[in-house]
Amino acid sequence: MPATELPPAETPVETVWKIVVNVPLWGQFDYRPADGTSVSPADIGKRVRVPFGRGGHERIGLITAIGPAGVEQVLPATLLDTEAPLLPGELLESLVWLHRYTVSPLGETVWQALPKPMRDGDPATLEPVAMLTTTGDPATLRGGKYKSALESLLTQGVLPESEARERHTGAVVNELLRRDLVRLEPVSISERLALADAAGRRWRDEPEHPLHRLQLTQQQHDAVHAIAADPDAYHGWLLEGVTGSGKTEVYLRLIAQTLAAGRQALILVPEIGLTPQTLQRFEQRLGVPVDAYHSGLSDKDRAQVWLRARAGLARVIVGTRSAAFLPLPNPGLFIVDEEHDGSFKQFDGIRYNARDFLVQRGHRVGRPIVLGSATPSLESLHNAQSGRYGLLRLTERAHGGATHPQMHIVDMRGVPLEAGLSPVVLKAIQVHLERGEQVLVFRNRRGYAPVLLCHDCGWSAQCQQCDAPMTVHRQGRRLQCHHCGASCTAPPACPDCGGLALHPQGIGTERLEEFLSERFADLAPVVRIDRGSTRTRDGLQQRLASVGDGAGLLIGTQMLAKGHHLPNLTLVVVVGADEGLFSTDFRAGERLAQQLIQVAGRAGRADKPGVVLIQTHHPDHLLLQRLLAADYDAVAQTELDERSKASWPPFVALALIRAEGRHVADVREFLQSVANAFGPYPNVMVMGPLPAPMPKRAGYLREQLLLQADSRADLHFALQRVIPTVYGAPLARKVRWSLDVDPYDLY
DNA sequence: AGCACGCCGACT
DNA sequence: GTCGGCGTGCTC
Repeated sequence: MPATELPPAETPVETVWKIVVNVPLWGQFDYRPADGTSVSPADIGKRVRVPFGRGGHERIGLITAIGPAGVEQVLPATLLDTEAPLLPGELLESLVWLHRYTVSPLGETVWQALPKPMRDGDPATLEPVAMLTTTGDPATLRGGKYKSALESLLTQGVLPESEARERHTGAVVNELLRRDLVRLEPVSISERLALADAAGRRWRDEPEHPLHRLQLTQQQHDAVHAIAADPDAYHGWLLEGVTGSGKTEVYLRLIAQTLAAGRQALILVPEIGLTPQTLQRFEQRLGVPVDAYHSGLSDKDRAQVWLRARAGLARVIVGTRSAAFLPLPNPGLFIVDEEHDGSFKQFDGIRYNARDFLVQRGHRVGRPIVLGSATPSLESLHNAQSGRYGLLRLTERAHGGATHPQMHIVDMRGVPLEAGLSPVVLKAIQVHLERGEQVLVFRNRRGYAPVLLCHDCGWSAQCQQCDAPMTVHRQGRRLQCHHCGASCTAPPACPDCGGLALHPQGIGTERLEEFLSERFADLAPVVRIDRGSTRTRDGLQQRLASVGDGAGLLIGTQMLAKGHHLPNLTLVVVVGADEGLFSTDFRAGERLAQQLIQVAGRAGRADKPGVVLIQTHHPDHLLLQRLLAADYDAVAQTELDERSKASWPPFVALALIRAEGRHVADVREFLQSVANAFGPYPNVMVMGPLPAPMPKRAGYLREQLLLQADSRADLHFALQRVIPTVYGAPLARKVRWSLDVDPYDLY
C-alpha cells in the first residue's frame, strides 16, 4: 500500500466545555478545565471564569454543554460553581428553548435571566439565616408593637434575620432579643425546608386558618377543582373571570394545595399589580412567607430571593416579568395574573413574552399553569377555543350583589364641548360629586394638548429629532416630545408666518385638570395622575390617598386603568376612545376593549352601582356596541374573526426586524440584504424594507421588515438559518437592529 | 458588546 | 516627534 494513501494520523479530538458568554455573538466557545481534570456532564449549568477576547481579559461564562472541540485553540477556564450548577437543568433547557424561539444568541438569553450578582460571578451562597425562636409568650407583653412583632414572628416561623429586621424594624428585634423573648439560632437549609413544609401543610389541619374564612362560589369551587384534579401533569388553563369574581381566591386555594404538597408556586403579575398590599394579602391568607421578585429590589435582595427559590426555600413567589426566570427545583403551580397585560412582553434586549415562557416551563416540568384575566388576550382565547387550554369562566361577582357597571355611549356629534367634554358628561360629573362620590376621567394623553397649531397658516410644532408633533405642556408655555424627551419653550409667534394665532389643539390630562379643577373647585378636590405628575409607586398611592373617601375627581392615563380599588368611585368618563377604533395596528381593537373593560371595573361597589360614560363620534361602531352589553367575549370574537380574515396573529406567525441608523442608506441596504436572505424560504412572506410607522425618532432613521408565515415552524425554520448570518454581517455593525418574534404591536 | 490594532491631525 | 481620533476585525 503506497504511503501517500494512508489517512493522516488522527489525534483524538479533545472533549471540552461548550461555554456561552454575554456577547451578541451567535456561537459558543470551547474551553478546557484549568486544573487539568476532565469535563463531566455534571458541569453543565456551572459558571466559569474564562480568558476572552484580544487582551485575554477575564469574563464570566456558563457551561451549556460538553462535546468535542470544534477549534484548534482551546483555552483553560476555572470553575466558579464547585458544588451544584448555578442553573438547574430544567431552567437551562427552557432558556435554550427561549433562545431558539426568540432567535437570539444563547449567551444573551442566559445572561438576562440571571440577577446581576450571579452575572458578575458572585458566589451562589444564601445568606446565613438565624431563626427567631420565641422564648416568651406574647400574652405577657404589653405595648402594641413588640407584642404584634412577636406574634407575627411566631406565625412566620422561619425568617432571615435581615428580613425580620426589615419588617419589624431593627430596634424592635433588638429589644425582643435584649428581653430574651426571642433567640437567634443559625438553621441549616434542611431544617428550613422542613419548617417550610410544616407551614405549608398547616392550613389543612387548622379549621380556623384564615384561608377558610371565605366561602367559595360554585364557579370558584369548580375552577379550583378542575385545576387541582391533576397536579402532576401539565395542563394550560385560561381562567376568565369578570372584575370582582374572585380570581385571587381561586389562586389562593390552588397555592395552598401546592404548599401542602410541599411544592413551590410562582405567580406572575403585571408591574402595576405588585403592591405591598397584594403581598400582605397573600401572606395573611396563606400563613406562610411570600417572596416578592421585582425590579424595585436591590441587586443583593434579588439575588437572595433567586437563591432561595433555587434552594426550594421560597415556596410562594409573586413577581413581575423577570420572575419567569426563577429556578424552581420543586415546582407545583404556575400562575400568570392579568395574562393579557402588555408588560409581560420585554421590549428591548431579547424580546420574550414571560407568559409564553412560563407556559413552556409548565409543559417541560409537567405542572399546571393558570392564565387569569377579566379580558383575556386573543391569543389565549384562541388557544382555549382550539382546545390547547382548558377554559374556566367566573361570570358572577363573588361577595355581595355588586352589579356590573352600566356602560353608556355619549354621542359627541354636533354637541358643544368644553375642554373636550360634552354637556351630558359635565352634568353627570356634577351629580356624582354632589352626592359625595368619586369620579374618574380617563384620558390616554398626558400633557396640556397633543399639538400646538397656528390657525393662520396651519404650521404645527414638530420635534426636530422625531417624526412626531411636540406635546404642549404647562398651559402652553413649554413643548415636549414624548418620544425622545426633547423639551423647549413654546414660541411666542408662528415661526412660519409670524402670526400670533398659536393655539394648543386637542385635550391632554393637564388641560382637563385645569378646566375641571376650576369648574368643580367648590365640590371636590381634583387630582391628576399620570407619568408627568406621579413617578413612583408610592407617589401613586399617596395621590390616591389624598382624595380620601369623600367626593373627589381623578384625572388620569393608563396608570389609573387597573388595580387600585376605589370604593367610592361611581362614575368613569372615557375621553378619546375613538383613536383606538380606527388605528392601523392589528392589536388596537383588542387593547381598546381591554382598556375600557378594565377602566369600567374601577367603578361601583355593592350598594352603589357604577356608571361608565364613553364619549365618541362613532356611537354605532360595532366594538362599542358589543362593549355596551359588557360582553368582552363578543368583542373578542369579532376581533378574532377580523384577524382571521386579514391574516393577523394568532392565525399567522409574525416577526418584525427593525433597524435604525444615522444614514437611511445604511439602514435600507442592511434590511434589503436581510430580506434577500429569505429568498430560499418561499413560505415566509417578506414585507419591506419599509419606513417604520415613525420613520425618524431621536435623530435616528428607522425602517423595518415584516415577516409573515402561515406556520410558526416555517417562520422559525427560516429565521434559524438567516439570523445567525446577520450577526456576522459587516453592515449589522453600522446600524442598530433587532428581531422581534411575535411582536406585540408593529411600532 | 468590548477591545486591540491601525493609520492620519493638533499638541507638549 | 507622539497623543489620540474612531474605522475594522476578532473573540474558543
